[in-house]
Amino acid sequence: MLTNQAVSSVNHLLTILPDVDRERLIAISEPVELSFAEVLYSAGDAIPHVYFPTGAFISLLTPVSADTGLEVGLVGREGVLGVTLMLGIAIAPFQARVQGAGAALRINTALFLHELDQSLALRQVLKRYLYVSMRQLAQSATCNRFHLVAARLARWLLMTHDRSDTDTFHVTHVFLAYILGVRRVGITKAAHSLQQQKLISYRRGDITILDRTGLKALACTCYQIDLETYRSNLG
Amino acid sequence: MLTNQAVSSVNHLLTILPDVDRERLIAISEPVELSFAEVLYSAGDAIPHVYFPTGAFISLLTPVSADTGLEVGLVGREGVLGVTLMLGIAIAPFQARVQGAGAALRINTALFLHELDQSLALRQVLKRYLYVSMRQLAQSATCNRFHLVAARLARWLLMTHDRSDTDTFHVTHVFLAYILGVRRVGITKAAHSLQQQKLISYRRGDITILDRTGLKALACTCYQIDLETYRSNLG
DNA sequence: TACAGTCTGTTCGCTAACGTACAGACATCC
DNA sequence: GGATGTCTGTACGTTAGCGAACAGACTGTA
Repeated sequence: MLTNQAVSSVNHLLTILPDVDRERLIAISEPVELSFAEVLYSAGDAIPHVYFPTGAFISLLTPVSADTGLEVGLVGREGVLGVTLMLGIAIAPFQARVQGAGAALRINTALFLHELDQSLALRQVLKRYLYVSMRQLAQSATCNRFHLVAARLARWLLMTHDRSDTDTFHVTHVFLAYILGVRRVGITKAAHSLQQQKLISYRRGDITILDRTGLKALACTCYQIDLETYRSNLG
Repeated sequence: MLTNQAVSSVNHLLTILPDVDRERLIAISEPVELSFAEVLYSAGDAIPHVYFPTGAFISLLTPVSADTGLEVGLVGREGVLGVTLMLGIAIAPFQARVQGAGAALRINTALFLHELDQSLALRQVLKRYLYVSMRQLAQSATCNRFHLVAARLARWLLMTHDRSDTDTFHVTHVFLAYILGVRRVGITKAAHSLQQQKLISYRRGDITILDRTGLKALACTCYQIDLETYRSNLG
């Protein structure tokens, strides 16, 4: 229990809950370690658990074909996976794939729904998170439409870095291509360019952030807009 | 009141409410006529009213710059404008612009929130609608990323036709370009092609649907996917 | 009837991204 | 130590869409 409380302080949604509500939620949760590339569920599946990441982060993906897809959301310690349960629908709208291995608090769906019933504060926080998610979804839609691969890549690296404990994380060009919905070659070129500018370095799937400020300058404004949306609703 | 009941039967969300709940909602609503191009509110504005369109339909837009933007949603008699009030946030996430003139039931925000408190059935229906909206938002994101202008145009025409009383509606190439986030010339070419295939005809801002089946064949699958998402949750 | 405004058609060169294919570098496992 | 698989680099021609500019057609008002 003490360890649970320790890690819970790292999920921002939990930290902004009143103590009573947070402790009740933690009491029904179990700490788990999520491993890289683990698929927690696919679009259309029942949602068996809700996850509050504390160290891990999770990609929300819409598969298009076998080797094409698109990331429509990213959930780390600023958020929660399975928030659509709030809407009374236990069917996952997207595939959830662990993109950064690490810890999370896991809660059984039935227990979570029961707790949701009890806790007004929890409902309020998750409603706000859902609102933020919607706005960020719309932001992604415009980003996909208007911005160049290099800018979108820089944005994704920043978003991921924000949710990561370390400056290095594992992701190959192939998977980045899937996430951004472009060719692998497009990623290789963009990444190469970022590396030459000393903003990142990478080697066989391990990317290291060298210069956040430089990345921000190169990323599209969507990054800052998303941050501001989050801050003004859940800050 | 009798007229209100008559028109309300044309908004699908209202029709699937239990009689009691629907009548209470109608009692606090007022019928209004929305006129073409009217901006009901902009992103960041307070939401003064909720609208259940019965004949009108409304574009949800994210402005990017003065003459660029992107449609992220379309609300007609299958839906409701202002559903994010469900989430306890009275700030509009998008601009709402009347795209098809016509009737709607308008409800004052405070009255609506009070009624939401009273009616479990209303909450359930709107939760489902919110879930559908999220999935459709994500679908738009992938559509923007992968599909060609002609296919996206065909999809938009079908979606609009579904929400319209007539086969002809008013929209210029300039505005279609704004909606789809492309150049005006891109629309002119795509529309020209659809016209040559006798799927539509148009003249100075008035577009007429001639062949729905042909349009469906040309539109991307996003159209069918959206329909199926709606049907399986609110059908 | 002339004029101003709006809407559509067409043209120009340009570029980001596409699909495909192959080569080299590195890692792992027998 | 050789073989196999994975990851990154590079090259090819192709294309959808871009920005900008201008012409013609229609509409409503003076």
